[in-house]
Amino acid sequence: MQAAMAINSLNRPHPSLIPTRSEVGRSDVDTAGKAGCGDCVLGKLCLPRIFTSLSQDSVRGHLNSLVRQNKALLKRKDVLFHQGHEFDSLYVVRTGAIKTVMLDENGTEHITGFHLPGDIVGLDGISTSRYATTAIALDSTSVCTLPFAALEKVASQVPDVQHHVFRIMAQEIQKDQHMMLTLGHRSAEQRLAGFLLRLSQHFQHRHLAADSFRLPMSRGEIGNFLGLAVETVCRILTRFQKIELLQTDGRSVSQLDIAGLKALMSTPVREL
Amino acid sequence: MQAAMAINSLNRPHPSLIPTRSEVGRSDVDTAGKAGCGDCVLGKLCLPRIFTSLSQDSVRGHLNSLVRQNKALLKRKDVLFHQGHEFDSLYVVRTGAIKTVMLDENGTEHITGFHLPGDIVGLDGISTSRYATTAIALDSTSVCTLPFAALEKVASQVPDVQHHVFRIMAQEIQKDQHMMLTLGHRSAEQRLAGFLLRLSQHFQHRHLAADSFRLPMSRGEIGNFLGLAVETVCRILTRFQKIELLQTDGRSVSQLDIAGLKALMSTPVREL
DNA sequence: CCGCTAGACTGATTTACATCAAAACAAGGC
DNA sequence: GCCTTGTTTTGATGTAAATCAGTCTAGCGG
Repeated sequence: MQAAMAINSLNRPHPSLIPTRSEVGRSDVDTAGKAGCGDCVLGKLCLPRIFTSLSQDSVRGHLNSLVRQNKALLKRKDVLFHQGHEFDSLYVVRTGAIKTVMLDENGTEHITGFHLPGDIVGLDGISTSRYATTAIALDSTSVCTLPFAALEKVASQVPDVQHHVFRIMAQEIQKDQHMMLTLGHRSAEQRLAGFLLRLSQHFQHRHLAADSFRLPMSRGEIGNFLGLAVETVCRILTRFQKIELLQTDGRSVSQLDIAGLKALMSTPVREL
Repeated sequence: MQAAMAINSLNRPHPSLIPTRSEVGRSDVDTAGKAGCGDCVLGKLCLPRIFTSLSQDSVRGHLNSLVRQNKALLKRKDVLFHQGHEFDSLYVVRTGAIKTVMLDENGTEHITGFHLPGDIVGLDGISTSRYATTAIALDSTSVCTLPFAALEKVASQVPDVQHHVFRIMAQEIQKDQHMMLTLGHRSAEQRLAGFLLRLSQHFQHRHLAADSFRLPMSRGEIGNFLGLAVETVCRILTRFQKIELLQTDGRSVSQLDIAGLKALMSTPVREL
């Protein structure tokens, strides 16, 4: 609960106001986020927001209503969508944080990504029209829904939108390839350093402190995501504290030495 | 050279006929592949081919000419596109094989993918409009060029095409995420088993032998791709031979025990 | 034909992590 | 308040895979 507060100190409804339900229904109109995209704290950082700044009025109105209609509120551990369920929408994280988890053939859970405000979730569902992962809220989280069929329709009418969607998807490809590289070729220390730097960058990009923030996920989740044992994550974190690369207190990180971490990233690369 | 022959025993020009040049020029019209998509050996397995089966004649003609115009021929080690260079086209591998290599900040090479006939290369360039990788032919290889600007234009006119491009990109996302999972959570043996199975599947999908084929890449390249040392790849390969999971002779693999490899994949998963 | 290089393979040694085990702490329920 | 349950941390031990150090073979250029 306090975890949620620090992630983004945005003008968000107090936790106590958040309705409790375990899954977001598609039918019920959520009134929590009545404001249009224009008022959103994400500002320019959001995908739909870029749509609304487009020239053609018809499209703008269309999209604005498309996006506005349902803003879902999730509490910790709520599921946004399930692996294997029919794909119909993309979601933009507005506040909070979400993890996407893939259950493999053997029943093991693998975290494929953490998604912070401004990130888009659900892209993995487009190819098979079923979600390839389960999306779970790590904190109290609000998302905007982008029904994909409608998005496709608008995209086919407005080339700029189409182009933008292509770019969004290509960005995801690049991100995943970078992650492949990390997992295949970097040491535990470097993975963790890179992970922290990426988080830091994310916050900075949103005009939040880059050297001091709260981790929305547990050590175990970090380990799972980075292909490391929990113990390794802990040990490296304490090692980083000893070298003064950062300070931790539970899930909050402070005094992040960004330059130091970057140095760590560049020096000793595994030569395969 | 003989390596090229076995990869796909398709009706392809003899290696000696392949012109030698180190990079494919954009301006020179390549006459090597005059036939339209209709005659292509890839048949239904190719992306553009699906376009040409669309209903609208105007679009069909447009796309057919778009794709037909240049079919590039590459010889081993030729570069199709360079990391950092301006992105303008996607490529479909027609015959042969291509690897995509990413050079990281420290100057280390990381192979992000191997691409066999029917695969699409260049998607990583869309987001930044610069290629994120360098694509290098592993064998004598022919590709079809899909200028992206033109593709976008057609996509915005024909919803089916747009949808199809979305799916292609989403497929790449899924593939990469699966690879992340492999690199983060599976043992060396399992990585190699999975790698071989994927190759096998690819060949089977193209109506070629699933249990006997030629590897277009070296052990070193396999290791780099899978995040393993060359020595490990060799050792596991000989181990597999001892357990009768396969036979190798240089780059050719035979008597692949698909069921056995699959069993190996499912049993002992690392619990992180 | 012969040296030369690149790739494939094998063995010995080291090491970075995982695993196992257990304590300390925090948070929520009753 | 105490008890339960999950998370974080630390230490000891084991091991998979990297590294180091070669040999062997196949192509290739002279």
